[in-house]
Amino acid sequence: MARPTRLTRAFYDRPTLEVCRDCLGKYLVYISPKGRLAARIVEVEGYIGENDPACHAASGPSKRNRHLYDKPGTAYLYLIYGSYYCLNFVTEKESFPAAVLLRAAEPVEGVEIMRRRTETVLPGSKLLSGPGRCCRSFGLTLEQNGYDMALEDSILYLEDRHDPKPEVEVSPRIGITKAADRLWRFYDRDSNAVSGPASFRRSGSARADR
DNA sequence: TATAGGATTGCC
DNA sequence: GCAATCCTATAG
Repeated sequence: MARPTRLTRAFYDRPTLEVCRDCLGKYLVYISPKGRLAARIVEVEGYIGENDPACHAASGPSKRNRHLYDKPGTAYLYLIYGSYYCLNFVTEKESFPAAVLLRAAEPVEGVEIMRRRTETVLPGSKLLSGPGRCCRSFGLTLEQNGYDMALEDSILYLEDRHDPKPEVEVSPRIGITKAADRLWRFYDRDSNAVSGPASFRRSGSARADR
């Protein structure tokens, strides 16, 4: 079996929707102060450029979104609703503001560390179900904002463990009001760690397809 | 300086 | 179903 390989800058330096699809089934690894954490990514969304009304760069550069304009492979984090952080992987060429939002993953290594960071009682499989939970369980904050994930010795990076490609489903992005028609959310059909109510998922939905 | 609102979560 | 919570962007 081939050993895991770190994803290099070339992985992020591509059209964002391609990166989105390819992120599914890859692993987020963080050599944290409390120990090594790893998780299999099962849900992401794309936010692409100043013409995407839902992208933080829709009104041009600002203090908050500045790292969206950094080189591909940069981590972009921000605070949402005064309570939670969200992690993005910056994509495409430098100065073009686009990123992949991490929405859900399956805990693989360091599950007890993740659990200790979480106040509410959650099933282990749901510790990373939601963008806020991903950052909380991993202990990621604005401290990691602007971090370069594509260096040889990065302590926060994506890894390919050469798993089989997951079955990918597509849907509108969650929680936004603008550009809600774009199908820029991607998730692993077979994972029970995908965020949101079951009605967001095609399979397992009690409602008939519209 | 004032204010509206958000790529969420968890409790009611 | 909705409040919590606080930073950011925008308006005055």
